[in-house]
Amino acid sequence: MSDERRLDVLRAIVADFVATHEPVGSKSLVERHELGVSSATVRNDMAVLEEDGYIVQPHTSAGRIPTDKGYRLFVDRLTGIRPVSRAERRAIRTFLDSAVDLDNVVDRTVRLLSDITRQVAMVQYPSLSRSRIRHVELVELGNARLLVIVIADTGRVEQRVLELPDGFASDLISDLHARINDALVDREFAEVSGLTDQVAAGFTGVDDQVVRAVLGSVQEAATEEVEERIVIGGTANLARETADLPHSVHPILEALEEHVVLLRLLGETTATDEVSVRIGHENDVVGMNAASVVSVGYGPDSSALAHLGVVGPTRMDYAGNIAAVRAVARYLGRVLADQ
Amino acid sequence: MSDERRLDVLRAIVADFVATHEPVGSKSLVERHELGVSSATVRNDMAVLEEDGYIVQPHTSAGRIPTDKGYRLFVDRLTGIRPVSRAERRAIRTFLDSAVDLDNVVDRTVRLLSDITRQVAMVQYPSLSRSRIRHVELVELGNARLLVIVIADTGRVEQRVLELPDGFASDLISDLHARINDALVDREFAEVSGLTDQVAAGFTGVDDQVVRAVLGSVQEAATEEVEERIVIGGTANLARETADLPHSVHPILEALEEHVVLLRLLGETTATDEVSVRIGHENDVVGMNAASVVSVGYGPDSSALAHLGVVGPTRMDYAGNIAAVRAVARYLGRVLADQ
DNA sequence: AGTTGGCACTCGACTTCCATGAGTGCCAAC
DNA sequence: GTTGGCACTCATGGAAGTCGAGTGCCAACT
Repeated sequence: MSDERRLDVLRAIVADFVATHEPVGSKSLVERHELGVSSATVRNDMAVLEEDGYIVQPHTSAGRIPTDKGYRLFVDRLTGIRPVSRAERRAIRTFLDSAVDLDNVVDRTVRLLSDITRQVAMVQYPSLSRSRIRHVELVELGNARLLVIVIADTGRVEQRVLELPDGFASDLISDLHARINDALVDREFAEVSGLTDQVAAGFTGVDDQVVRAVLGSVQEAATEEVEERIVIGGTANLARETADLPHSVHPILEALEEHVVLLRLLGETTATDEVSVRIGHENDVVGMNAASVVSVGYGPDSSALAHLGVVGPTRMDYAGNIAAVRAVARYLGRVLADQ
Repeated sequence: MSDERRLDVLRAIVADFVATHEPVGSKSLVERHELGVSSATVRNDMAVLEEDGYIVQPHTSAGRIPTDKGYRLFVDRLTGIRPVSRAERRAIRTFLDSAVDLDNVVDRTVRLLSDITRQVAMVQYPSLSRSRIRHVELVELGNARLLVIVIADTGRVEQRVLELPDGFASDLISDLHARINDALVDREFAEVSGLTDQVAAGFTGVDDQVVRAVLGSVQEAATEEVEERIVIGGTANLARETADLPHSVHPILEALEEHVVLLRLLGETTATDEVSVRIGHENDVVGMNAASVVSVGYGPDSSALAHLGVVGPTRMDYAGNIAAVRAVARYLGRVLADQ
């Protein structure tokens, strides 16, 4: 009894189940695949696979379906990720290249990824903490209010409106503006806190209140607690895919609304730039136990600025989704490098 | 046979059906409501209501359910919108007041509206074309690239990156910057096109190429074709509400993904600042024929900057949703005025 | 040892049949 | 215009039965 053939049987079961959404029996398996053995032999293999926990029968006298563990083995032993097609590659390119700004890039990426994979897509905005500051702008609005704008090298923009004490000097603001940019431009967001302190130290004697208020605002915008933003799309795919088990769509949608949870999920992507796959119960998020997540980091020059991925039923096309996620992430990284 | 009582019967049918999701019969109606007449009388009224197209029976020997026309009459004759509760009012206030910027305000509004109504919520970003320009910023990025930022008085920010011909003069840029702001600040976005032409006319003889490129970019950012943005949330509510008719959730989700379609839907809100209700087939959008939309314009000082609303099954709590949508829109308008 | 054909067995899916009862329309009486 | 009465309809749900895909096991074969 060869281990390799048992793996082939598992592969065939996964393939059929993903295609038909129905438990697959030994007979139909040998009919649909060139396994070169009889159904009785396949049955023996199935018995072993079941004993080892890779497949189960929903009920006696039914075919087998893969368990999470079965999908896990299937994914770990994937042979040859099908590269995305030429047409898809071109679609990715033309779709992303015509984006006008970061919001637009992210929106388009989500749309693209969900269209290609026909799953729910998630794209995290480039993380501030791993970006550099491109520019800080201070705009006086009148009514003693000041608009603070912080722009990251990824094109991300954060802004705050600030109430100033009456009678502050415009000169002071423009001085502050110059010094802030001198100190902060091209530095990492993570350094902002220390750098603003240095800038503050340079202002001795002058209107301390204004200086501190402005610098505090810059710091707040740059280290915003809600800094991690995520966009999802393609939820209609979820309803389509799970039309036969309507009960499972609600908890997943609910989990998708909790962006904090999603970010944690995406963040669990391994540090390397390899695609990460989490299957069923491997997601310890409530409501996502029947779902799988395929995700990967993206960024210019292969440093992971943030993550993106897809969510779908465990019975998804892992090979296709892995390929699509990887391709979109690569191209997105390139687009961001160009900005 | 009084018309008024027939309306009462319709009201009772709508109330019961919304509560139970089951066809309602004459007997249970008189049991649950103080109609003061017998079930036979109610049956007579029902026969008339059915003849007039306000209610139907899903099958013979079943109770009645309201038709779109029935809901329409119900809504048109709504007596006394229940004001939102004190607690809800406070929730709205605390939730929106702690928002830090426009994105945050919109996100929170969607979350809030979907939580209160337990429906899918949609919020359109303040429309550029109805806003005024607060400030235009030009930032030299190095590599002969220029970042153009246009800020609206609603806090909305649009940006473009622009490639400049080599060897442009920094002086020119700052001159341009000053003149653009002089010309554009506090003007409406709709006027931008004409105003940039005027600015361009002021630069005779100097590097025309740069001037035209920058002004073109400003104009593009200010009249962006994708200017209308919309955010939706609470889709999990849709799955919960329609758990008994899983077939209907997919087309609605699909329609919700088409933001262009949603914008058209929201845009159909009547010009007045009254809440608009569109029921079932009144939405001529594919897939939304089983859904109702409750929407209203919002903005500071009761001018409609944009729209927001909720989407749900036709069997929704119209009175409650109308009240919630109105309350959220009013408060959102106030928040934007404060910015 | 591994593979195969044969065979009895299981049990969900599907059909049929029937009883139940909520709900209706109609009518005569009030 | 309202009401009680009554025959009728038909969806719902349970019981019983058939069907068949799929299984496990075993003896025989290579």
